[in-house]
Amino acid sequence: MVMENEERSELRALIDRISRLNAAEDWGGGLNPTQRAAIAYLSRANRYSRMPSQVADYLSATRGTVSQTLKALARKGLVEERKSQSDRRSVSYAVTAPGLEALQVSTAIDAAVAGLEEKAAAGLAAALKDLLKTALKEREGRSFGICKTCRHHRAGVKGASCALLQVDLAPEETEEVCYEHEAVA
Amino acid sequence: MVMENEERSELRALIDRISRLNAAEDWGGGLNPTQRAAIAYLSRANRYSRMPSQVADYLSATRGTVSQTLKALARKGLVEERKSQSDRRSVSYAVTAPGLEALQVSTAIDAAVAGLEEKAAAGLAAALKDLLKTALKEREGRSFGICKTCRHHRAGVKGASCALLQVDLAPEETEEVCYEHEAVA
DNA sequence: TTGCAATAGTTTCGACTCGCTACTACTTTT
DNA sequence: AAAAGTAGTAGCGAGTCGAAACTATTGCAA
Repeated sequence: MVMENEERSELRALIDRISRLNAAEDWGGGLNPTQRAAIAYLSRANRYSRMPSQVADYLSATRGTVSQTLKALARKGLVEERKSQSDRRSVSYAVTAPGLEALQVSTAIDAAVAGLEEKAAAGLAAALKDLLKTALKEREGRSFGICKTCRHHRAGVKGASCALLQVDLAPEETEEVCYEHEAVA
Repeated sequence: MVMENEERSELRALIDRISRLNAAEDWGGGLNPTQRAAIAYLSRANRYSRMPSQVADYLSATRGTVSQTLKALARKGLVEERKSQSDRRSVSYAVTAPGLEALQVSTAIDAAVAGLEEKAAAGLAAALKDLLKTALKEREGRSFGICKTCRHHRAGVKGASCALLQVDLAPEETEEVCYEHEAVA
């Protein structure tokens, strides 16, 4: 264990406070932070990554909790339930048009992010990504990266494909977030 | 409004996810994230900054919510209520020994922070501080800085004092967080 | 092929957060 | 001394949260 110092304890407090601020934002339309985070994830995830247990992994919550959250969102018409053909236990959720609409609300943090210098934003993103990666490793959580940056991604002349799921991918799909994502070795 | 780009939307997602992760940590002792954040704040705040409404400001929550949270913590014996002499409406909360104990629990994010390079930690802290400042300005929130970095702080031969509250300060008090903090012009 | 373990999702429970509104008890202003 | 402002609290309804129990389905192995 590395020695605690002033810099680090302040960093810890900053993370806490930004988390609080983020959670306290007014997301509009009666949405709460969890619901907003769930919709945001679904809107970025590819079609293999929109099941309740995957949302649960992403949000670091239990399946039970996420089940309720998604049902609440479905009641409000912001997401839509889709039963799987191949596995009859399995369900997927897709964001509806009103759901995407709700995602457009801009908060104080959005404004602050938008106000950053290009370079500062990139640096901060890199640092946070690194921090998140380490923390997730600690918890044995998944990284949920972008498809085309994954070690299972294959780019060919006839289009891209995934070597793990053994499926072809549309160009736009390679930009989406995937549950199975693994960084290149 | 600055044009949305890939870098920024990813940064936004990272902030969301780290917030989620932070909120999902196991804080031990039946503590939840809000309760832990409240104790953490109280343990860092000076004696003029431990009233419910100030905690509410810091946590970006309403007085009602914080009132309940502090009462829940008092029931568990982690904080202690102290009525003010001068203003009989006013109450302050102090962290107890068991409360400080509960603060020692280390989470995955703590571990990740501890694992950062000295320089990376400092850089990240600076970037987050800047982001937080901008976001708070947007919300008209307070910055809650360290006493001795405040424009009302006065250092003299007979010890430090606060020009705003018109009180003398013990050396250790100048290291604490203050509600009235304002950055030097 | 049956037989059971693993998996996907849901339900219920109790404790709690959260904003809101209404309220009490003080203090300050006029 | 009345009115306006401030500090804190109670109660409400919706929702989160983890834990545990439960259903339905799938997959594997004897």
